[in-house]
Amino acid sequence: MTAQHDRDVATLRAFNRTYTSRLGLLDATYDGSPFTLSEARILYELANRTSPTAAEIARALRLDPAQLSRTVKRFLDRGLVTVRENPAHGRHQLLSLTEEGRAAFAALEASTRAAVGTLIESLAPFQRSRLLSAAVAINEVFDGDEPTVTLRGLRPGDLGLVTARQAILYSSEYGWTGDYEALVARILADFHDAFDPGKDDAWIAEAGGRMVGSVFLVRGEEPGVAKLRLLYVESDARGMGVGGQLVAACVARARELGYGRLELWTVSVLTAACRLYRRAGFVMTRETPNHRFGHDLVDQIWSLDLTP
Amino acid sequence: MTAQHDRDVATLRAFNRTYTSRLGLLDATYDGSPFTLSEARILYELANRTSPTAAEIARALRLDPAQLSRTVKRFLDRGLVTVRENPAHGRHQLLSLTEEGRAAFAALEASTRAAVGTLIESLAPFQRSRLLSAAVAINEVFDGDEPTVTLRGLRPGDLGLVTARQAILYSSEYGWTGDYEALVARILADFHDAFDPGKDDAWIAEAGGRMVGSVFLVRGEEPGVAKLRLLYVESDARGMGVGGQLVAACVARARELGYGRLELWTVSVLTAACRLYRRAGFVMTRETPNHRFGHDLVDQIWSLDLTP
DNA sequence: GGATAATATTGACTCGATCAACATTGTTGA
DNA sequence: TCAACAATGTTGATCGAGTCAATATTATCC
Repeated sequence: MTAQHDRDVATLRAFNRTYTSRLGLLDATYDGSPFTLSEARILYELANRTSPTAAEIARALRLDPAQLSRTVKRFLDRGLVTVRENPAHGRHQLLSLTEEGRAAFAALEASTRAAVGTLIESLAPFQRSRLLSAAVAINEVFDGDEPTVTLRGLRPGDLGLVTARQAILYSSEYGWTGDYEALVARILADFHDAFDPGKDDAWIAEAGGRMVGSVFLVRGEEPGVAKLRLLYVESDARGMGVGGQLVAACVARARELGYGRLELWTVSVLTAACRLYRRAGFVMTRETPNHRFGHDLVDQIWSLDLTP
Repeated sequence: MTAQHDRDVATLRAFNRTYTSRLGLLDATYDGSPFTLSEARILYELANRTSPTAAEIARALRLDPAQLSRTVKRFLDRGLVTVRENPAHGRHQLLSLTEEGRAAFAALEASTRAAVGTLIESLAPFQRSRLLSAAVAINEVFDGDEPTVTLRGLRPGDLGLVTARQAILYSSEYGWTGDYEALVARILADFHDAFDPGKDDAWIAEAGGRMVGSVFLVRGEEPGVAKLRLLYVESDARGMGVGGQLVAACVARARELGYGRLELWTVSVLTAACRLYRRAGFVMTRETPNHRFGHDLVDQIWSLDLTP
């Protein structure tokens, strides 16, 4: 815990140092620009808002009103902005770019884009895709909304990814052997090959562009009985309601497809999953000790009556 | 291409703006710090180098020598550093922290770490892990060495991840259906269940902490004949020699295990792979048209004689 | 031994960052 | 309605950041 925390802090600080020395100058201060970084940021806000007040921009950029006042004055002297009073609010001064201001902004944008483009193209494809997906992630962490969980159907790669994530999860948390991974792979291959849209279904839970959970609805051997299989939730996505949403989707669809009962197999150590099943109305119907995946486990069968 | 490029530029610029306004102040400028960000960076370099010269630090931080000279003078006034001449080089002035300087640095480090720690702990686990892996990626892109390709054996999750990556690769590049994914899942489940360390093997190629390719060595039906299976290389890792290394490892191991011949199945559209096989000495022995994965393909069998 | 390069300092100037003081305008509540 | 309060905006003051030019000193390369 604390060792991991220290490593995380060191990682983030190293990132910060790298960024400060190599990328901080990236935005908008190409050589020969008539604008400083701060001026460029203010210009950006002026161009991307409709008649903002100075205070509005100061809040957005976390700048001192004093500094902004002086920068705006310089922009006025350079003929880049105009100021007019808000008729509805005499104290507010509405700022807007002049024609010259818009032209200067367009020139700045063009050369900034070119500079960033040059940087991107100087990277090998491998490094480029790493940088870009990292940039997206950081943007969403700090600038995005709360990550919302969405459910979707299967896409290419999902069978494998579900296999991989479950194998990693249960191997690291419970020490299960590779037998489990092979079992999941086979279950999913069978699921695909025998797929019947009138009887089977699957859901992938996503948050922040990443898979964070899954569940599969599969017809059972007996008619009228479906199975809920391979429910899992990423450990860092717990507490976001992922499991509940997945179980609910699966139960609703089973009912919709006319099944009379929904069954599932699990093992007793997966206590979080058991809680979910109980909350969804499942009842444990059978328990049998078993040796699987390198451990002594207690298999459990849970069942949910779907008849009205 | 250009649309993608424009999106990439926009992504990176958005990241830069986010960073400037939310994270830029993160390192070392907690409220009440006796050091500015620039001073803190210089102090860091002073503490982490042995008797540096001012010029050395200026180069590392890309600072103006003039600015550094004045900062060092302030540090001298505050009793944080001492200067002594380099006996071997009269023009060089060796800088080092005094006891007070080291104490000030330690205090600064402690509060910076605490500030970063607070930031990290304010994030939900999901966001935290996203941020940290993104930070690692960006560090390695800009600060790391050239990403080197390493081969390793199988770990939990690899069977699934190989399935997923191949499915995504061939579905996006050639439009293959999910049948291919199910086939790979089944092949890998079989591989695991029938694994014999004296006859089978597998390699995962990694670069930058990510899987970038794989290959499997599997015993064939006839004795003395092995199969090379499921070779793939990530599209953004091409040109790094991944495929060549994987094929070489597989061929060498097949020879080591006493196989007399190595065979492989592929399809003609995978031209990059075919080039690799030809370069490794494989010869195409049979070609048969076939309809698989939603497309008309030409199956190919390639063979490599391993007898001396 | 003289040209050249690297190191370090100083002057000059502008902008960034912050704090305090203050004027102006709109809103709130007794 | 009027005083208290909050928000907006400006100005002064001060220090550091960043940049450029000029200069002194020392080592190194032909």
